[in-house]
Order: sequence, then structure tokens, then C-alpha cells
Amino acid sequence: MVKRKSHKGNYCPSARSLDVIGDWWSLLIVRDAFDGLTRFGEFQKSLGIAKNILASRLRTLTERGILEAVPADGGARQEYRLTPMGRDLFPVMVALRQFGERHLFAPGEKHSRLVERATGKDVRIGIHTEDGRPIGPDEALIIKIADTDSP
Amino acid sequence: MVKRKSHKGNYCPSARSLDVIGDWWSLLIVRDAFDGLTRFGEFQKSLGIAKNILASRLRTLTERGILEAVPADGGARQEYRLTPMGRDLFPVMVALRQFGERHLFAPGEKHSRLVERATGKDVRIGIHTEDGRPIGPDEALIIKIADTDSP
DNA sequence: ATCAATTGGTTTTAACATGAAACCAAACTT
DNA sequence: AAGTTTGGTTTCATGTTAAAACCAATTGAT
Repeated sequence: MVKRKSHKGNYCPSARSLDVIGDWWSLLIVRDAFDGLTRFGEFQKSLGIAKNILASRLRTLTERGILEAVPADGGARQEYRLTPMGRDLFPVMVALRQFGERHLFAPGEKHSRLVERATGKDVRIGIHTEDGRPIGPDEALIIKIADTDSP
Repeated sequence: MVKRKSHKGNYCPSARSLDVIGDWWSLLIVRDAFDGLTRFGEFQKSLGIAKNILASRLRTLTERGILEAVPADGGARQEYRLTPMGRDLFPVMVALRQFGERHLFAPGEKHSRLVERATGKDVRIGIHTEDGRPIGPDEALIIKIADTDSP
């Protein structure tokens, strides 16, 4: 491929996010981390991912501050835990989940659910303005950064 | 690569979503579509993506119901527009954007913004229970589907 | 109408990433 | 102490990507 492109320099925050977690496996690893998995073997079993790919992903997620590797059992083995930055991916997970639930399951087909621990109630996502009014895609607008080099 | 794995059969809705839009380019194409781009050349210029890859992505996004291709100018050329299903990816875009804004820009570094068209106010995302209470990752829990084949 | 340029792709090619399996060292079990 | 489990790394075949060349159909200029 002549090296996969990066979106790092992009001034769109979504693009930069995809640069960090936009590959085939990273967000699934993060999802499992939200679900409490911490060990190499747990992720590998849960995802059915090749071990070399998993090792590579855990390494880059750690380098990028999404996960942190803490020594386990006082030995050489690691436990991988979400950092505060990693936990800030929660809305991304919920948004993906909600989209999938709505469009990617046959009617009546079962799927896992994300619920409030205390009450068992479904978790939802909402888009709104900073003063709290709900807003849809058609009322929103992307403002690109001003080109400060213009006359 | 012995063919990239698919998450299609997975019972996690997030995994299925990633199966549909989880590659390196699809969500950026969707972002540009939200921003009003419709033509092959517009996407190509905006993203700097190779033309063959773009053609391939537009095809699969269309096959999967995220985009629809409508003939433009009454000729053979196409316009690519978001379907209602595609517009339901809006929360995903907003969530990615919010994460990127928070963690992937240096202090003071400029980035594009997503605002309400009418007021110019920032668009935010919120996670809450079905009865409206805000909720964080630690109060949430994934419930896996019951294994109906168990005794 | 004719010729040139633009648009919207497809094909080809080289580099690179992925997945599977084999391999290996350290830690844990017995 | 020997075997097993855990947590990887290495090797290899194949898939996927990026870039560039190519091409047909419109569109624009003369």
C-alpha cells in the first residue's frame, strides 16, 4: 500500500480521532476494556484476534494514552486498563452501539445491551446544543478553521 | 493478509457498526457527506484519497445503505447522498469529534467546530438513561445476550 | 461541429498490513 | 523439577492499500 495514510495533521477533530482508534480492532479492544477485560489472553479469547495483531494494537493504544499497562501479579505480565482519556471514548461506544441496534439487527434478533448498573435501564445518547436543546444533523453546520494566511 | 476478519455475526451492536463503517476512510466520507459534499471529485479533493479506494468505499457504503447514488445532471454521473440510515450516524460523528477536540489538539490549537446553524452554539453529546439521567461509563454495564442453548 | 479539458472512474503495480501458525521465554502448578 | 499456561515475537502467504497510468463520457472552448 505505500503506507497507510494518516489523518494526524487534519484540523477536523473527527479525523484525528479516527487516526487514533479508527482501525479494525482498536475500538473493539476498548469496548472489551469497558467491559472489564484487562489481560492479553482475555482480549484474545473474546475477540478471536491474531496474537501478533493484538500485541501490536495494545502497544499503540498504550502509546497513545488510551490504555495503560500496569504490571500484574508483581511479575512481568501486564494488565491493560483504560486511562481517563480512554474512558472518554464512552460516548463513541454508545453511539456506535445505538446505530448498530437500530440498523444492523433483524427484527427480533437478540443483541447485547448497555444498561445502567443500578436500575437496568437502557443507556441512550443525545445530541444537543450547549444550552441543552436537542438538535439533529440538518440543524448543524461544520465551521472550518479560519485560514489565517488569507489577505 | 488471509482476508480481513468480519464482525458481522457478532452479537454486539458496536461490533456490527464497525463492520459497516469501521475502516480507515468510510467515516470521513460520511463526515464530508454531512458537510454537503456529493460528488466523486469533491470527496477526492477533500480527503486526498486514492481514486480507486474512494470508488470502492462509495460502492460499499452505497451497497450497505449508508449512501445512495442518484444520477446527476440527468447524465451518467452520480451524486452520493446520505440515506436516513446514513444520517443516523450523526451521533457517532459528534462523539468522535468531541473526543478529538478534548484530547487530540494542543492547547490553543485551532480546529473546526460543529455548531447549530441558527445560533452558532456548539453541539454537544450526552449519555443518559432512558428516563433522562446523565450516566458515566462506571455506572453502565453490558448485558450479553442470554445463551438460549444452555440447559 | 471539433478539439481540448474535466469528471469519474478502472487497471496495474509495488509496498505494506494482516492472519495463521510456529516458536519461545517467563511464570505458575504440581 | 518438569510440565503447563500465559504472553508474547517471528515467519510466511495472501489481501489490501496507495499511486500512477489509463480510459470513456461529458463538458467547455473555438
